[in-house]
Amino acid sequence: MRLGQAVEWTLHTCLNLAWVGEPVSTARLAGIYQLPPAYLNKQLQALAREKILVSVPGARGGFRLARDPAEISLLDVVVAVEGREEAFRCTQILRNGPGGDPDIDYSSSCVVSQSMRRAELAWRRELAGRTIADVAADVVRRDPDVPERIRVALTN
Amino acid sequence: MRLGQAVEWTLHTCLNLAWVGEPVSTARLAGIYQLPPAYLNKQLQALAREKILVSVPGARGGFRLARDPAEISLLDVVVAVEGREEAFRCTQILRNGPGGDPDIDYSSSCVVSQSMRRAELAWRRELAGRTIADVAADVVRRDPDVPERIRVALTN
DNA sequence: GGAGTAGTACTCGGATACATTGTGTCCGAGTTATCTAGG
DNA sequence: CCTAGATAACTCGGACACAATGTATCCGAGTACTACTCC
Repeated sequence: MRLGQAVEWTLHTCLNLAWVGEPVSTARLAGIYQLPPAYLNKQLQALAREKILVSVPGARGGFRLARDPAEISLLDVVVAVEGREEAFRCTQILRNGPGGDPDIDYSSSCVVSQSMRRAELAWRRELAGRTIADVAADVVRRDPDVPERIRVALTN
Repeated sequence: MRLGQAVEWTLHTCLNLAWVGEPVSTARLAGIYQLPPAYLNKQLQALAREKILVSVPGARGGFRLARDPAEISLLDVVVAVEGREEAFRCTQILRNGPGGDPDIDYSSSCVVSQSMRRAELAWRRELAGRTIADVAADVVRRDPDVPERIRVALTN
């Protein structure tokens, strides 16, 4: 099981955007960590489609958070980047097995599927229970100077 | 985030092997659900490497469980097939950011990384807390005839 | 009839191709700011 | 000096390549069983 690099990039980017009110261009956002700008842009587009970011075209445009950081969970970001489908894909192989019934929906009744689903739910719950604002608060608690540093780097 | 098909296949296969004591060939195991035998074999090799299955070469050989089903967690199987590394890969991009310190291990101190790790831990804990024996018990509870059906299909 | 032996069928195991997804880049459409010219 | 218009610079957005991983297959090495031959 693997998550794309984009998850790390977009999470940090959202965190950075939480310190700034105005739109910030992809070039600046990528410049902070020296990431490939075009590729980061591609991922931010996904966040914009999911209404997590707002994209502002034209000069002095860029991206800004679409809503309060407290209303953006880590799960929202992960789902926007990685897609909505579950990690474990039940193909209902039980249908082909002995005693398999083509009319039964094994993706809900199969015990294996249920167990995997439950685990994934625990993962989702953990991510859903933590917001960008929560993470931001932890960052400030550890180093109160971060917001100002980021603000300068993004708006100099 | 995606898990390979092999996870579903190997879990069901382990479950089936729980009803049988003697080694069963890949061909029979694959035949139950009409899976590609050679590919299933490849995955079962991975389980054998992790000491979850024992492979018996030669005629009348095959695979059997290496230990009691109660001692095989779902996590064991998933890890054997998908690998041991975590889904979220922290590349420590904070090192490149403003105020980044090359001497700090951000994979442990970065708040984003911590949050993702915690979620993954919840997922792992859920899988580790459920064994093949647990699942098998649920199956029998739902349909007591399954063990016999599988046994016949695998040893006819 | 029994034992030894050669042969055969069956098994895993790894090396080898193909398909799908993740990663990275480029150029065009659209918008805003700026500069210029006219009133 | 103020206003309107044209120009130019900057931004997102999607279409386009490349790399890595997942998926699938094939054939060889080794083992157990079987049948045959010889004593």
